[in-house]
Amino acid sequence: MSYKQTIGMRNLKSRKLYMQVYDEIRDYILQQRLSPGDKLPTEIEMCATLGVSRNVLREAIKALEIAGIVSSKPGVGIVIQEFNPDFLFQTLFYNLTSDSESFLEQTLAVRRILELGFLRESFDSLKEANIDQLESQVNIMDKICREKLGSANEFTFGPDFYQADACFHNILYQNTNNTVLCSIINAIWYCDRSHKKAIRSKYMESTVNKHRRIVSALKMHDFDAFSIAMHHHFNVEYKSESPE
Amino acid sequence: MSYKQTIGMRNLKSRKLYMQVYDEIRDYILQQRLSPGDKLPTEIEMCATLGVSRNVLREAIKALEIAGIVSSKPGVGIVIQEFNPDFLFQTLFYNLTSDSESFLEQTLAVRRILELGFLRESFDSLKEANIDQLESQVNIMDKICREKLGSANEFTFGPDFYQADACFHNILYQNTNNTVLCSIINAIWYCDRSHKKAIRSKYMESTVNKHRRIVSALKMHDFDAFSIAMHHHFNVEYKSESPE
DNA sequence: AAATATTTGTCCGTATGTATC
DNA sequence: TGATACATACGGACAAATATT
Repeated sequence: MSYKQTIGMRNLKSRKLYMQVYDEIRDYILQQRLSPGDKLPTEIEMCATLGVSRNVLREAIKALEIAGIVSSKPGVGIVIQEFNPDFLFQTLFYNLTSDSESFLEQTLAVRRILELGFLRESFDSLKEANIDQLESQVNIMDKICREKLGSANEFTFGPDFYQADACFHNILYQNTNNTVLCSIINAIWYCDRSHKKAIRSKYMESTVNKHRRIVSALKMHDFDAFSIAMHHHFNVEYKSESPE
Repeated sequence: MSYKQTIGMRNLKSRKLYMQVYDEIRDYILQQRLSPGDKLPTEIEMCATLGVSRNVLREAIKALEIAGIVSSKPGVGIVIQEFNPDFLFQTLFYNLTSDSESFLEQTLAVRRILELGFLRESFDSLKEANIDQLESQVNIMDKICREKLGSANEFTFGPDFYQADACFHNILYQNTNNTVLCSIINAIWYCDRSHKKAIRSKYMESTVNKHRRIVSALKMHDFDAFSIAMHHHFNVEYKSESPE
């Protein structure tokens, strides 16, 4: 059968080829009852069985990979992944994102309730190694802060600073074994990132102090101090002009 | 610069090229404030600006397309789509078919913290009309419950019942003007619903009572009673065997 | 420890279907 | 009708990462 003819046949079906392939592979995973860790056939094999080119197959595979359903590595193959709600919430929030001020307030309010609501779970799950990781993130923030203060600009851009901040809160909750919670918190960080590109350096300094206080409380294994430090962190961030 | 060198440079970043492109295009849509109907540059143009091959770009575009963010047509171009959560829930269901109880527990824990955390905002934002709507949802639940009790089966299927339940909680928070909160709660409801297809009728009865108690508190404009009723709602739901 | 095989990652080129003017 | 612009699909080649012997 010639190239032209096969093209013609496929066009009878309205759904595009790579989408059909996407569906077929997903159904294949269900039918074969593949579990996380199991492998798909190689790209070449699937091309042969499905009768499509490698490019089309890869478009489908990459969509599956970005959706978090599979993961592909050179020399290994394509491996089924454990369910991870990251993609779900990231895409959900992506569609909610607006540039209004209120959106930032909304996300912050949700973050505040979630993080404060899971304080106990966080506290109980943290290990010494995690507390050290938290401290090193604070040190990173501190270093950036000092450098920027030296340059003496009122406004300063801090993607690195925010990354450390995000990492800090990520560590706080990663051991709670609630992937839904972690995904939501991460997704919020992700969509805030595009907005908060510039902050005043004086807020940076106060932010560092707030996080250092959290670490101190954790080092003492004092839940009440931890709770107070976390509330302080969020409440002051709320009313951004209130004095120390 | 040779092919080999560029490859080498790119490998310094761990994230794969097509994923970077996926991220960049998504960020581009946000940054340019593109709305549904607007068009992306052509594939060729984007390849040039991003400095990647057509295959890599297409893998990213196809992932965006399957995710429902864009739609591409020959002779036209790549068009931004209105948000349609179908794909998200489809992948969600796909994952839940095989997944365990733990995910359900996680979602419930998050819902509990969020709803209880925004109690005050809910209470303050509710109007008389909303309270009437809440009551009518409870009446729907009640009616379904009575019908099922008459048929005297221990197990009964209740998609309608759950829809009323979801609607109830939706109404509670819709006036808080926090779309992020509402979206999360709705998304989580979808997760729950796919699992809990069958419930025992005695739980249905107790669920109706819990919701009626919430409405009663709201009718009296008594925040403390509302708070107690809501806590009761979630706590009993937690330990599903505890007596009334 | 080193060579080899396997598999994915990336690039290029070409032909075809489709919508618009 | 024809021309143009665009996405769709195919094939081949080599690089890079991993596993295996």
